[in-house]
Amino acid sequence: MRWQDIDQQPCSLARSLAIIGDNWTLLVLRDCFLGVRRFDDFQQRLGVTRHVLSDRLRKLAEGGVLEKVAYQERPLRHEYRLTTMGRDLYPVIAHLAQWGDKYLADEAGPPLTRVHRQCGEPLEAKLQCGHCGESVEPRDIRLEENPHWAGTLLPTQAG
Amino acid sequence: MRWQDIDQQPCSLARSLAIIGDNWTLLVLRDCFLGVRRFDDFQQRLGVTRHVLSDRLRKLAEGGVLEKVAYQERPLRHEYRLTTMGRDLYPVIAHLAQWGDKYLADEAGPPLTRVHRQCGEPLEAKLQCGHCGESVEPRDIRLEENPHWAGTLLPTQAG
DNA sequence: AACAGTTAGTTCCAATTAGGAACTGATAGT
DNA sequence: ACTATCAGTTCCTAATTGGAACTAACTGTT
Repeated sequence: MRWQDIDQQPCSLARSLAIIGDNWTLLVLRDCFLGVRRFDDFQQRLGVTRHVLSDRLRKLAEGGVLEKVAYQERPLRHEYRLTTMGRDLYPVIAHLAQWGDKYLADEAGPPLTRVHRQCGEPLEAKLQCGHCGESVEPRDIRLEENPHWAGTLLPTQAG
Repeated sequence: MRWQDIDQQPCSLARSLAIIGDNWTLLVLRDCFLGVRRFDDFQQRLGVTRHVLSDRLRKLAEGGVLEKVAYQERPLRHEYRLTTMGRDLYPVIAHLAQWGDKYLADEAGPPLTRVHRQCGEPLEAKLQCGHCGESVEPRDIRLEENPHWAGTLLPTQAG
């Protein structure tokens, strides 16, 4: 199976990764959340080559994560803005950044701290169940298979 | 800049992605959370080529996300198990899967539902501040720069 | 003893993708 | 006329991927 066909899988994670799972793409989104919107700004901040950046921005726009908005005519130029769909990826980025803070920082400590405005403390990101409001660990989750794919998704002999 | 040098950046997200940001790696971890541990099981479930799988498992083990544990001698064979560091990635996977459920499912609906055992309802994953317990949106976060990299990380003219 | 089966890889080659640098096109400012 | 801005595109080489076959170290079966 080719990576570019991964969106054919009946798996929400695989389909998500078909849009945002390529190299560089999550770093593009990081910069989007920092307010970066223009091609050259992404390129200079990331150091990614221009045609890879061009490809990633196109995929993100086609996938609905970013929208291409004209910010001037003559010459026509566009910038890239997060859509609601894109902003919904914030928890993914926050948890990944926190995971790096925890396990991969050097002596000088994490480069950025995310402060929760409402409580004034550094964010300790947790996974919360929106229904009951409690924090959730992996063991707290039970998987239910959609009957349509019954028996094809979960491993048979493991748990 | 080459993608393989991305772990040199003073950015926790970039360093996280250096370990888990390659194509296929998050799908390997998805299967780890489903209880898959052996090379051939990963290979058959994912459809990834064997040498790419070999490379990804090696990087995950070197990065501390998985540990290679012998499950038999003669011939010596190993399986791959999530470490605590690896289990800490669960929120990332849960949010990515939920994002796919929300935006990328087809007519038959999401293939799997994650049920929160404690409350019995399908998980509505949210980003929670562990300090105050409230749900967090992107706008609730203020970034503070580590003085050690002052002025080099955040964009100058955006927000 | 010979043979197939299991399992975690490695090796080989063609095809795709990435990295680096230069180039294009439309326009504004000097 | 010349330089600068800015979002790309084009070109070439180098690295990575996809696919298939192969290896090594056994176990179990005829």
